[in-house]
Amino acid sequence: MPCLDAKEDLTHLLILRFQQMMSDGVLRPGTKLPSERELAVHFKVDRSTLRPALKVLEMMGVIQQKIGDGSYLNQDASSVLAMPMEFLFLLDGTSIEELTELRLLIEPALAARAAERVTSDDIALLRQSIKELESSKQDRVKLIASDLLFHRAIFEASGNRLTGRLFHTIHRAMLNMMMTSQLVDLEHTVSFHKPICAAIEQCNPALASKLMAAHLKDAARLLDQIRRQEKERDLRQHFTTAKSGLVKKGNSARRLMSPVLFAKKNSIRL
Amino acid sequence: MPCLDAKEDLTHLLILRFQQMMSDGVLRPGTKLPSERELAVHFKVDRSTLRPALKVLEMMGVIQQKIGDGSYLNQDASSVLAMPMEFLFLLDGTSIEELTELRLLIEPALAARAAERVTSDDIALLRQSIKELESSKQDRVKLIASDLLFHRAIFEASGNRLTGRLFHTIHRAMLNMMMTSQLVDLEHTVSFHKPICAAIEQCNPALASKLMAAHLKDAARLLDQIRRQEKERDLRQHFTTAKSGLVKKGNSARRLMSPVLFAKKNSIRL
DNA sequence: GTGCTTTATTGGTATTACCTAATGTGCTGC
DNA sequence: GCAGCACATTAGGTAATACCAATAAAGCAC
Repeated sequence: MPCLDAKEDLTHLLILRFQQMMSDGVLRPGTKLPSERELAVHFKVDRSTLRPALKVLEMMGVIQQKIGDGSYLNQDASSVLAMPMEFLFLLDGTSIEELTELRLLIEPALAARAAERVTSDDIALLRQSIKELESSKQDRVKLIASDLLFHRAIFEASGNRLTGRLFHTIHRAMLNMMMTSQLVDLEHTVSFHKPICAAIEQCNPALASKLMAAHLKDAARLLDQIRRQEKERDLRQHFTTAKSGLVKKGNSARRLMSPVLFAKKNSIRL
Repeated sequence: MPCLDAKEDLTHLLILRFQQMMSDGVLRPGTKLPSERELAVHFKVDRSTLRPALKVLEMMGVIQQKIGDGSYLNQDASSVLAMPMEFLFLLDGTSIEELTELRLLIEPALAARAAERVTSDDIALLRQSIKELESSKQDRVKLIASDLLFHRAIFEASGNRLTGRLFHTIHRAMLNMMMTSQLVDLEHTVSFHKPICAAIEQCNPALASKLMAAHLKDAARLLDQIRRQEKERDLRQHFTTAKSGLVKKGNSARRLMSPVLFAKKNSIRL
């Protein structure tokens, strides 16, 4: 059985068996899984060995575990890429430039497609997202959610689920990253979304594409601007507080971490 | 601390703390983590609680665990999306059409960029991939690896790591899916790769883009053809073997699964 | 100094026990 | 007969412990 991967710890094997069962149609979206205790017996492993495998599936958004109830295979893959994408950004140190470049490469094209295939349902969703955006004064969380909704509506209108998943995830991770910035400006965002929506409603692909490109470029410009300001502020702080030159992020996203943990020979140190 | 997600089981919290540590620069790519026993003490949880969290990170390609040695934070995110993407395909039932559509939307553009930015290193990689492709007679695994190498070379030449990661993963998952088909034809693949490589070397973006699009369309056509054949064959088998109408995949990818497991009231049944 | 052996360390697995939350059942009271 | 509450069952979540297997580092012999 040739395969590109090859590990051998039980966790991985169990996950492979799960995958196999899914592709064989034994497990279908929405089905309730047997209890951990039963599964452990079936797979001939201890429950404490099975649990990590199930936890991996849950954290990747493949299943959902409910205490006192059981585990269910998710209906769709809407959240499968969320966490991995965040780690991708962290590990690769993905820059806003890269993100923007990718989005510019594809979202205008998607907007154009949306303008070609759009249905009345899609239009309703688009309008709703704009309405929500307008009504979410100062509420950053709601504002960002509305922004996401707008772009997701376009993805759906474009008619390719896979592409939608991908870019929804990217968009979301991006917004999560800049959650702490003051960036997202209500009027500003609306002023871009409205014409795009209109172009799609009028089934004008060329215009939709062009406007979307402008929107993304503008967002990138704003992001870059904010970043410069933060950098500057950090620099000032660096000199005023006279602290040692420990690397610091611009915003106060630090939490949950007690500062001086870990002090070992060749392991991590701070 | 506003955040789009919100769970509260320890596993998730631990992963969040890990993420935080990474974004704070406490954990940097390549560092060796403290042992599970130490980490468990630091996080004030039992080792058996910490393990699933670490396992999630390993399965997502964030860390690498070595028995008798320790855990290391990976250098890059090259494998972070691999497993999630496979589950995405499984859960969403992603079709070859969707995949092809997405690739057609972006890979020609990437080939064009590659033609603009290509360096001598990139060209060397491209040529090597073609050489490997030619030398991998009948060895399907090597053949597929060469194919992957070719496209990855283009991604790298295009200069956007994020895009490269994304499409490498998609490409890989796609190949993994069709691993069992006889599809991949040596001469055929080479006949497409060579001119694309040439166009990139000559710094001809328009040509590179056009050829890449042709390559993808051709691959999609072949895939579709194969699929029809398999469907037909399955249909024949269905009638000759007189078995009950259990869902079956065309190829013999089934393994690891004993057929009649699980028979419970409202849980999965087969 | 080189090469082997030993040993401490690390992740992997199994066993057990107990907690909390959800479900379902049956009893009670109206 | 039906509504509503109490309880027992069952699910996943966590902890504690013991032991296995693989690795790497330390020590020893040559």
